[in-house]
Amino acid sequence: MNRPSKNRELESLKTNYKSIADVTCEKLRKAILEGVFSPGEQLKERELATLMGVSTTPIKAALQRLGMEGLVTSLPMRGSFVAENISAILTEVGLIRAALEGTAAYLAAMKATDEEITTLQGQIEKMERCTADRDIGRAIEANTNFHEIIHQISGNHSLQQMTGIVRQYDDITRPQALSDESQMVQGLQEHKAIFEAIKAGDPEGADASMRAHVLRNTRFLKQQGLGVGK
Amino acid sequence: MNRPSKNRELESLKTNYKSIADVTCEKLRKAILEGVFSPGEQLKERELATLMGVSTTPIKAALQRLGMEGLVTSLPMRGSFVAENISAILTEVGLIRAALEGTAAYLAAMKATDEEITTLQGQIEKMERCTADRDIGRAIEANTNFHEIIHQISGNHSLQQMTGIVRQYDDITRPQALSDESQMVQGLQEHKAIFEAIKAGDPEGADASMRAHVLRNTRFLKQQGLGVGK
DNA sequence: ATCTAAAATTGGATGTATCAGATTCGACGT
DNA sequence: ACGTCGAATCTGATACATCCAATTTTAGAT
Repeated sequence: MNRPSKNRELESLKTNYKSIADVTCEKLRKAILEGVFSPGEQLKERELATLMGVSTTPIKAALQRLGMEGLVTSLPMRGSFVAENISAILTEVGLIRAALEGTAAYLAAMKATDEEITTLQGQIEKMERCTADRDIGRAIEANTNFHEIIHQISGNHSLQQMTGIVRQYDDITRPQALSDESQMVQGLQEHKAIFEAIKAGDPEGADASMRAHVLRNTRFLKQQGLGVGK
Repeated sequence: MNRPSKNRELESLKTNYKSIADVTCEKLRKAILEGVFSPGEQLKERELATLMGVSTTPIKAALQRLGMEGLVTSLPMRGSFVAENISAILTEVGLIRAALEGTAAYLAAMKATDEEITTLQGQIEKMERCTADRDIGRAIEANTNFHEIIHQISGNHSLQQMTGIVRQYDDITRPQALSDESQMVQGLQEHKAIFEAIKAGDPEGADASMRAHVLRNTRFLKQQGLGVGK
């Protein structure tokens, strides 16, 4: 295979391929967050494999990923265990996302070009229309795009990978986050503040606005009681 | 196997077991950072397996971890590729560490008990002695312990996991970071500032001090030219 | 009843064969 | 010479058997 010369070219080569390990990981994460497995419960590879109708190979890959997210604790030769406090995990993940997304906004404010700012402005306008139309589906998509573009502007590949780890939680919780109209409106205001800071070339402002946005969202979700026994 | 009731108990159960996958991952990371594999070069599982004398199973696990770190980009069915710009990766990882360690310091400042503060003070005193004695080996160990204790105080398990991902880079670069005596002294001053902020119960101060510390270190290492072709 | 050592069990780790997706190459028709 | 299509090849993904580490259970001695 010829060697792609840029990470961005690699990105463009990405297919929509979703492996059994990917699907398994998503199902396990969802099951843990929904309380199918209790806090502290042991997760045995062979048992999970039988339960999910796959071999232990994708189970191992899935547990490794969930381990990096903090949702599972694995000990060599001893087994994997569900985190003790799922609600706390969601709050922890919110803090991590705030830190990582804040860093992305900081970098974006430092290096955004006029063209990139125009693209971001387009997303803001899309979100304004979605909010006015109360179109939650499109709002979710525009919301995701807004955050994604900031990461692209930041140009920090490792940051994007790391944020991708915790983004799963965002994708799971975002529909609920936007189901409350006042939260939706507030989210839009916060996105505008982030955008203005990036446009103004204000890294500290962009960082602070993004963190405040993610943290407000995290508090709202905690208050809504997302997680075990939902 | 009886189910451990707390994550901390799980931590205490940890053995020193190091799997073939663990060793393989460390060797691969080191080889990439030292320029054995060129930026953009394709990493083929079967080839690496033969080269390293193992099966593809631990190679897969290693590539998955390196992928989460941003050091490798993997495409399903297409292969894995070394990141294009290793020097940039180290800088990126520094930014991520600053954000994550800053968050840990923030949380530690919010919740540290008198006993925990005393433990941290003990580490500061150890570092003072190491610096005075110019004992780099013990300084490295005390440095690692200082950061580790802050994470334990923060009580954020996911944050600890995520920081653990990027900590590999810190463990690789720290000897060089502390080889310069003025950097060692400066590092101690910065640790003192972090400690004072945690002791004072000043979350913002602890966050800012920690970030400044990690970022100063990142800039120094970049200036030293760590990475490809070293 | 208690202690110790060996055996059995549990559960993760690895090797290897095979499957599956994507790309490259060669044959054939125009 | 060029385009198309199928075969071959490349490379990751998965299934499954086996290995290995750690824990639990059992048997025997005291």
